[in-house]
Amino acid sequence: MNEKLEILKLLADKTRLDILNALMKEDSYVEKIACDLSITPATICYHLKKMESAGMVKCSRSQFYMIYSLNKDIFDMPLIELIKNDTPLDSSEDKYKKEVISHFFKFGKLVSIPTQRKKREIVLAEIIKSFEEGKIYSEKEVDEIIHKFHEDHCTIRREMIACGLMKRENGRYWII
Amino acid sequence: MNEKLEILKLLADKTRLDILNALMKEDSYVEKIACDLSITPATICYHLKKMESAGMVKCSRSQFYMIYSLNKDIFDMPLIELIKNDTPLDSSEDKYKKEVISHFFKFGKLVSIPTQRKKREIVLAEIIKSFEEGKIYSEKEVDEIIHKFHEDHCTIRREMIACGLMKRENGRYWII
DNA sequence: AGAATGATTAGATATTTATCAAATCAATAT
DNA sequence: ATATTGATTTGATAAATATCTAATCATTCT
Repeated sequence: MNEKLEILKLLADKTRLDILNALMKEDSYVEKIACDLSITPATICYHLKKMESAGMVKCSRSQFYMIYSLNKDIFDMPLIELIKNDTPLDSSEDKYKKEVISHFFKFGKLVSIPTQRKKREIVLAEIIKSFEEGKIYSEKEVDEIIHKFHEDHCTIRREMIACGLMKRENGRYWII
Repeated sequence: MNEKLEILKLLADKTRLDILNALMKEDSYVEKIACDLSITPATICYHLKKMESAGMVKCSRSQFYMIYSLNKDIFDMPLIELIKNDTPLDSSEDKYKKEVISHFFKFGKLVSIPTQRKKREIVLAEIIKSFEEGKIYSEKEVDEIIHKFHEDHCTIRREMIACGLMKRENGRYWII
């Protein structure tokens, strides 16, 4: 398991917090902590062993006792550090776009024009890839290209201009 | 429930950490996060609502969407702050002593001399309360007092000196 | 060596809770 | 008005785990 997540899981328990607070006051040992908290030594041991293997506490023997103590370094860490994901999953934005595109395009055709602005923009951006950068188109040419995707080329052409993907002047069109 | 513990519990889950990391990049909404993480919107909503009621995230409506965002204050807190117990249970040390004393003393008599050093010291400290501060005792007087607690006054007297609770010079004894 | 005692492990149990599908709510666009 | 769609709630289920008792281990004192 993720190391940070492991620590957070171990911190999410009342008993373990009580144990850590006891150790903040002074180093201690299983039976004493058990007695203080009115909990079985077996349970205390169970928690301490878990926290030890996560590097949160350490222990050493002294006479009869296993003396446990805090590993302070870990607790000085700012909370945000424990939360931050070291290996972020790749580009959530792209993943979302792919979902939308695969939903609205079937066999290269646009099955419907999304009502929602966000999704509509994604779909329009996909269609506009069929236009060349810098080239000037007549309205008829624009409609022919759009028509490959969807019957209602008028609506789509208008939308493209509305959301700023395409410019128009005197019946001449170009993409931006 | 304790407020801090509640936050720690909420942080101890992979999915919620993923959600928080998504929100660290940018504000987002249920469906998008669900899509990014390949998890049901119902589940994302469930987590967000929990975190919202703990004050970790906040949300507001925008068009179709409920836009969720981080409540940054909470995450700037140092980890140790979340762990520290604001209402410490009263004097674990005393509680432990009481346990030991009630175990070894029955009806005012010492039933046995503890083998373990720590417990022995507690018991001896209890017996020494019967001596007056600053007063000088003969060996016979010392033994008489100790004898009220236990037959083996010799051992106990010796132990008291060994662990520094009592001093002896030329057959004269006094406590410290 | 053997007795005493604190620590740990093993096995069993009960509680918590993350997740999903389906139903319902709420806001918006046509 | 009504259809659409994102958000939330509900009910059910499966997985994780804190806790206890009893048994075993390891160390120390006599």
